[in-house]
Amino acid sequence: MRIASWNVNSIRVRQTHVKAWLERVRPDIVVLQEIKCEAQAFPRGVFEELGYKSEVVGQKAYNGVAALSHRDIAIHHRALPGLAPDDTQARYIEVETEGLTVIGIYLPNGNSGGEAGFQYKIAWMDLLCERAEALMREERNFLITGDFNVCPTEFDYAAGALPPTDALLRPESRARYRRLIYAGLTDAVRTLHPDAPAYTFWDYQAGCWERDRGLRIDFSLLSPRLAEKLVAAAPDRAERGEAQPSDHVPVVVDLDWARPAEARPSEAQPAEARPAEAV
DNA sequence: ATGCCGACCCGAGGTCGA
Repeated sequence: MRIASWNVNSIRVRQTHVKAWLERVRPDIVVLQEIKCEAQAFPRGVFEELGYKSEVVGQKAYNGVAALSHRDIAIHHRALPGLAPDDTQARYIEVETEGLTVIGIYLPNGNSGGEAGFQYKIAWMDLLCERAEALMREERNFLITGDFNVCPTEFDYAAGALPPTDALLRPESRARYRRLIYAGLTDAVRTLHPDAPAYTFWDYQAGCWERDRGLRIDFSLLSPRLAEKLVAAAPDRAERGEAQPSDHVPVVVDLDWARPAEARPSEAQPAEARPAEAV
């Protein structure tokens, strides 16, 4: 089973990129972040043509997340459990498909809005930890994947790519990321690639891509039984070199996990359809 | 030291992102 996450920075601008990428990589499940549109503007038809059903948690202009799957999707949560009911930021989608619980997140950046903006991020992370711990207690097979807006360690960003006081580096942010790991989740990419930076984001500005001044801020965190089935995991760096790219690249995880035969892509896949070594 | 770029809003230039 192949599961992917991608912050596309506007699905309307990026829909041809996503379509071509789906045809090449053929993931079974994809979560998208920063679609930046309301649900009715999401280009569902483009993905239906490729055999993907979609669930969308939309918002005008900002944020917005979605899930695509070959198989039927049951949507369980459209917002992070525990958030204030009047919180309208579209940052969380929790679905069940292919026998798994898949959580797609667009975690608040925390650099805007002053200290209140940062505290919103921290409160959001506390609730995410509580959600993860609840699913662990239920012994569910789940993964949390998406844009976490945290660099967990000094190895996860290029020197000079962020100011030292950035919200992505602050100890409060990192401590809550570690709480997810302590809860029992496995960082799929870092587990398989301990010595590669494996960046997932390069700023549009200042030639960051050309100089490889990137950040690793998009993750796929696996519950214990899924971690045992981990086969491959990597960011798909090639997407950042495309014309008019998103500033993030997809993160792709392969699990040796049973799924219905009719959902399986064709047996003969071209070599470029295996992005797992493209760290 | 600051801005660089790009997307959103809309129809200018401010805001946000990371």
